[in-house]
Amino acid sequence: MRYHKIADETIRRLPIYLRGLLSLSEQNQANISSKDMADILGVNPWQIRKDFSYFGVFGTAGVGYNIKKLIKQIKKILKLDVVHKAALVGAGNLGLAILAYPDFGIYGFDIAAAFDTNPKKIGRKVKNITIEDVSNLSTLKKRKINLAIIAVSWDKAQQTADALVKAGIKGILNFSPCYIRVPKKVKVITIDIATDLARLPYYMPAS
Amino acid sequence: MRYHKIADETIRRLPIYLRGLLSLSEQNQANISSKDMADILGVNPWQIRKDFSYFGVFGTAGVGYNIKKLIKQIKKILKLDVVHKAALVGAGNLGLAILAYPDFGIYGFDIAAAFDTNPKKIGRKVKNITIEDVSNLSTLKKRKINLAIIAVSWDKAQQTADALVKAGIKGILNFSPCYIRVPKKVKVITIDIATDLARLPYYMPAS
DNA sequence: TCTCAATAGAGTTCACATTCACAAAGTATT
DNA sequence: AATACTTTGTGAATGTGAACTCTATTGAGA
Ligand SMILES: NC(=O)c1ccc[n+]([C@@H]2O[C@H](COP(=O)([O-])OP(=O)(O)OC[C@H]3O[C@@H](n4cnc5c(N)ncnc54)[C@H](O)[C@@H]3O)[C@@H](O)[C@H]2O)c1
Ligand SMILES: NC(=O)c1ccc[n+]([C@@H]2O[C@H](COP(=O)([O-])OP(=O)(O)OC[C@H]3O[C@@H](n4cnc5c(N)ncnc54)[C@H](O)[C@@H]3O)[C@@H](O)[C@H]2O)c1
Repeated sequence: MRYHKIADETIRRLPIYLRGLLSLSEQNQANISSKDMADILGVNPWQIRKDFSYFGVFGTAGVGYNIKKLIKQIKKILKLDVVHKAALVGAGNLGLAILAYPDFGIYGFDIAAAFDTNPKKIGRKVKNITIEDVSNLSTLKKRKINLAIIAVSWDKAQQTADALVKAGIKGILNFSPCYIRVPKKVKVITIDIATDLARLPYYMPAS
Repeated sequence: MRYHKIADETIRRLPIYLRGLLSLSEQNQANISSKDMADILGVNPWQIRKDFSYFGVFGTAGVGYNIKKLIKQIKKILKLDVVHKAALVGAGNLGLAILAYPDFGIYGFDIAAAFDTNPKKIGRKVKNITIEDVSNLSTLKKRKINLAIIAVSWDKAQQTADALVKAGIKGILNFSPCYIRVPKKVKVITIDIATDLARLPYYMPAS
């Protein structure tokens, strides 16, 4: 039996739909059909309709979906209708790139703190964020930060996760190429860039 | 009907298995059981056995799998048994982080060229790679580079992909939050960091 | 040599996801 | 008002993958 009523694969697609809808909304478009949306995002129209039907969005036959209404619904389902403060751990090459990225805000994220162990990094200020020593991780709960991004060297990933869990973090985006052990109530999503790259040659025609 | 005989989900897991096996191999371990491997990588033992059975790897009952043999087989299936030269397009925050990453080599990748449009970046040297002007993309075919990483600003992603296809690129790892249109024979894998982050709150218990 | 524990590999079942087709419901046109 | 057209929403069919079971095989130790 599934705990969440909406299929995981649908949840995976919702942020993609949301991204497209936000862009259309900026262009002051009011409605869109599943077909047009499919063209823009590179998915099937019936997949879009099926996904929406799971959570009872009602479009209008002959017209399509109201973009603003749809954005609101998807944000609500994904719990993106409130701002989420996030912490970055590991201000190395990848970590600093993430810290510099301005567009997490469209989904309602605010990277509000950054941590490292390297004394050369600690105290540096990036985009109004002062990099702190990892010993400060324990202050996260007080600061109402319950989401973290791990970008430390792989051999420190597990211990970082342990510290984050202790600090009350509920969700982790992990960039290290490691399986991270956490209590069941904590959700980890891992992005392993190298393994994704490693899938590519399999699908490439022989040169 | 599927074109490739091995399931996509299996292919997705193979690089993860490979990563674990390479690490064990360095520690001079000879054999490993599906159970122990499952513990290390955080997957099910029967999933591992089923995946291996698809391509006829034969382990030894009572002993497990021979690590060196298994590495060789997985590399062959993923076509990682030869070195793949890759090009990076977009030497910004993310691009430079990728260029600096030393561990793509374990899968047999060699980032052999980098491109940008910004005159301030062009000519800069990073890890023996001199950043070139994008007009040089046309030289990729001659240089036997058939794999590229897109890390340009999102609004330039499609035109970059078009240029890459024209230059004979067969596989693209795309970091821009965009659907990229390419001919069928070209494979695109997109890593959209923000949409992955956006899935996290849905799975987090209410704080 | 026999027995037992460990473990692979194949088969089965179940759960989930995608695709398709079409009726129902709306809009636009005449 | 009637007709033609567009687009949604969903039930059914199909496809895919995960979970689990069972049996055969192997290695090691009595
Ligand atoms: N850069 C890439 O393209 C890339 C690709 C694939 C995977 N990764 C993974 O992402 C992670 C980060 O990569 P990177 O390239 O930024 O590495 P990096 O070495 O540039 O940065 C790591 C940073 O983490 C800090 N750090 C180390 N231990 C720490 C600890 N215990 N607590 C807090 N900070 C700590 C270091 O001081 C450093 O600043 C690594 O796990 C790497 O394997 C990176
Ligand atoms: N940095 C992140 O954490 C992050 C997160 C999610 C998505 N992304 C995506 O990754 C991509 C790169 O992000 P970034 O943070 O490195 O951006 P960035 O602005 O730091 O870098 C973009 C680089 O691309 C170069 N460029 C622009 N147009 C080009 C062209 N036509 N050809 C070649 N080079 C060109 C620019 O000169 C710049 O150096 C973007 O599409 C972004 O949306 C980044």
